Amino acid sequence: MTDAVTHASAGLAPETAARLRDRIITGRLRPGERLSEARLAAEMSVSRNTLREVFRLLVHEGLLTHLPHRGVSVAVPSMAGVLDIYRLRRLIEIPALAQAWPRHAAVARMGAEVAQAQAAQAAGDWRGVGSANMRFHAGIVALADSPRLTAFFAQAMAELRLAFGLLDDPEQLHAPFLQDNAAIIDLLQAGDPQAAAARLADYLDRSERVVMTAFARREHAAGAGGRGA
Amino acid sequence: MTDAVTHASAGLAPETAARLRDRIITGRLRPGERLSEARLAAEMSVSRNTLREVFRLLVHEGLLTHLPHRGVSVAVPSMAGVLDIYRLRRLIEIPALAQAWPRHAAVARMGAEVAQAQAAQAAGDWRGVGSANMRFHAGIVALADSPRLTAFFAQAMAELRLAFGLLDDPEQLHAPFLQDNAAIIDLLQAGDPQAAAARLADYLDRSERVVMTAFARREHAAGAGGRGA
DNA sequence: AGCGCCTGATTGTTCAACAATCAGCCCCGC
DNA sequence: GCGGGGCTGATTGTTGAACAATCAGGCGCT
Repeated sequence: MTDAVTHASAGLAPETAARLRDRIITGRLRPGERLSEARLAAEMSVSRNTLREVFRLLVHEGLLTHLPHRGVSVAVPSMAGVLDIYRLRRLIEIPALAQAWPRHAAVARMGAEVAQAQAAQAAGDWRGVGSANMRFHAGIVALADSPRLTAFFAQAMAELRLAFGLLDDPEQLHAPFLQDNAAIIDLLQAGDPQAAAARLADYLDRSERVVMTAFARREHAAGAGGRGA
Repeated sequence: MTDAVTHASAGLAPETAARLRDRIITGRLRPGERLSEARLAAEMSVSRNTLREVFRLLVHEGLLTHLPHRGVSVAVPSMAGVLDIYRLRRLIEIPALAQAWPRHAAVARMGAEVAQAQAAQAAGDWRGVGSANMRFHAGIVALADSPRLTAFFAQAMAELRLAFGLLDDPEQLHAPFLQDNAAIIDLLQAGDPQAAAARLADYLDRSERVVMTAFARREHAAGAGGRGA
């Protein structure tokens, strides 16, 4: 499992995009940081042209922002953006879950994700908990059986994760919500999607409040020099 | 109003993308047609590199498909794709309309689009009717006040329009639905978003049926040599 | 007739160059 | 002393050409 060149059967640009995406999500590249084409191209051992292609990809995913003639920088999550994404999540996840077929194939995957999240929690791997949680909610969207919606949602969640990366305390962020996921699965398998959807709505409200609170606190203390992680 | 170089303040690649998008939507480039990089680059007077950037954009929008080492072609709309998009429309448009604030700024825009569509209908400009209709439904989505959702929906509608382009009879496609739009506006302004949403749901069912019927007929007659338009 | 190889064409990637634009700075005039 | 104009250096935007990798189709060989 070397970090370099896992296996680039999909072409160099997508692989480089994945590497850069990882750097952004793990926080090695900080929001607002400017990305010089020449420097980064040399550092990642790809040509400037290929890197530009990568940039287009990640800009479209919302992880980078592009200003004409001023280059690209890592997107800085805004409170407006976080609010927008939670509005999205309500609009998409709740109906998807409410009208779900309880024996849908995605339900099994969601159960697996809950187990994986619990395992990661036991191992103290908070990043893993977050990943599993996101895949769980991607599973909810998959219940709607729309490839386009699934792709779009994954993109929005990646952007949300960017905001998570800004916050300090990943444990407090994800831990209280693991039981919600388990409860949602139970209600769904019990044949009561409406109750599951209600529980999901409640989860979204609480999750949003936690994130927004932490976000506002951080934004308030922005000039105080307290840098996260 | 020259077709060439409206004003390229946004850079050459986005402008070229717009030109190519227009060629696709208007049907000058037929679905399935292969797009040679070198030939098209010369024809549009841009470099191969820039054209590649354009390709990435339109591939992500769903208007082009890319096969490794075999180049890009105009996407061929599938029945599965059309079904997916209508599933999307139900999932997005109906809740957006149902929980709409009747005095939302987008309502005025929607009214204007209805008027514009009627004007285009009177002028026999069926492409204009289609465009206005799409902007009308984009307005419905705008009621949800989510920039991300709005962008995503616009993309899906562009893809749907690709499927419309395959069908022969644009009049039959859009004409019967103009009154639906007007009724939706009326119900919304009368303060009854629920009724408006119900009407929208009905519209979506009928619209989908018309499109799918025409689509199936065309697909059935594919080998018969009857080419459309 | 069936199979593999070779050839031509197209795509994928890189490199180097030039034009256009931006940010910061100095110099000049008031 | 202070503000404005223009210059300078750096970065991005775009182009063209080159080379490697891959695919499609035809050819000859067995």
